[in-house]
Amino acid sequence: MPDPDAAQLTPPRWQRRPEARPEEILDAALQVFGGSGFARAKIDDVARLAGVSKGTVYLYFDSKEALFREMVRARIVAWLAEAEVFVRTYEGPARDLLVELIGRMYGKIRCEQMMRIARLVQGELGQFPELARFYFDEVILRGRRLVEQVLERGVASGEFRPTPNGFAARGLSSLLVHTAQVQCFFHAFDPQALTDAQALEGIIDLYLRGVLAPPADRN
Amino acid sequence: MPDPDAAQLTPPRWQRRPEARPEEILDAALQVFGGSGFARAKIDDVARLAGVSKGTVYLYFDSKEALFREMVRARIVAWLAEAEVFVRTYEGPARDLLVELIGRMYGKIRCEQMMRIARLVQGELGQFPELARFYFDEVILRGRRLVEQVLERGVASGEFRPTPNGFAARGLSSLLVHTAQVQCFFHAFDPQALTDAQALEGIIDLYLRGVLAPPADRN
DNA sequence: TATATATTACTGACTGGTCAGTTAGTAAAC
DNA sequence: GTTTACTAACTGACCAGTCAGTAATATATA
Repeated sequence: MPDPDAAQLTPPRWQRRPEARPEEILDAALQVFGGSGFARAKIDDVARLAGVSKGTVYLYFDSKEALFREMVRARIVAWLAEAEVFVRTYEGPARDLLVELIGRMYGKIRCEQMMRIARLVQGELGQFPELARFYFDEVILRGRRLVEQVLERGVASGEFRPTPNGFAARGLSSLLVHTAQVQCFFHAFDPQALTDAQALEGIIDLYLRGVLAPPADRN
Repeated sequence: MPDPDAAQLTPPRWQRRPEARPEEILDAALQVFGGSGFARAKIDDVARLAGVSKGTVYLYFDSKEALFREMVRARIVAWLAEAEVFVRTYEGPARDLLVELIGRMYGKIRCEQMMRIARLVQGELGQFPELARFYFDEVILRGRRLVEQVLERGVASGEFRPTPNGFAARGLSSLLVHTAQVQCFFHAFDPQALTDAQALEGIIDLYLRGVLAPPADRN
């Protein structure tokens, strides 16, 4: 015979929190997908990490694939907007803006979370063509445009030289993303591993030399 | 009642070719793993593509994981040796050597096969730590050393400048690999897509500017 | 040369475990 | 008392890995 007083003292076995669930599930999904890749990840694990049962996940997301898509969408789109505002409102020499932007971008993508998403998307590109399109439009192209704006300002002011085929913007993304990946995933193996600060210094040094106008051309 | 003449004419349903099987299975494995990723790939598909039954795959490889490892090993290691010989035997200015090496490296990694392996390894890094170590030692580090040799020759001859923390070698790998990845996986989406020749030109232009010694310092 | 015997490369049906997605029922909240 | 967020047990499909059997080849024998 259950004790009514005891029942009063013990908290309910679970609570109804329909507003908070989706976010919590997305967080858990990032962890689990990021750790195991899409195919290996189990919805059960996502559910447990989010503190709900598997059925609940399916209350808020239609399928494993939908959950994956939403997760990438939700986690990536936000932070690019920040950088765009920063570039739009910056006043000062293009060179300083570029250095500052490189530092910020590296800091953002270098973190474990962002690297996990990048790896994940890379790995699943073949299976989800629409995700590939989304990633290209919302991440790669948007990032490239951001850099292009800065470079154009520098070219206009005579600080930077124009590069053939406008390759410079693509080049910076490559330097940043791939360097961050190596730093993130292989740092432990590397006998001559660099610190992140050193890597960043290297990127800035190499890239500035690559795009700065030769001294003779400067105003 | 079977006709003995007919039996003579029809080829056997299968042949015993124990020497050729492993290679054929590895080829098929590259196709299938490369297309679907490790977890999604089915041994049955590998077998069918190799023209054998699933049981045969397990005659030659212990497990799905072993097959995956062997496949990466067999397909990657070979081609780095080539480039090493090229650098060792080249005579002439370091600048020309660098340009030539960049062209060759880009050509190698740009092909579909190599990109698939790279993507695959990237995606499975988390699950196979020993594969990560192997990939770092045999691909990343070896590639970096190769570039380092060229850069050192150029610095010694006064053609190149030294870069902080020796970052330049890492930078080239990043430029090459990530540019190739974008070209390979997102080319179709890109409204301003570059040809591979243009991309290569961009890499060479940007990188040379980055590492060439300033005119005043040259001998 | 023809035939019997031994060897082994290979097949394909089967098993056991895993997991995405479902649903009937429970309990929290209003 | 009613609504609905949530649970947990269930189902069906899928697939890595196994193994008993088969057919191709090599070798021995007549």
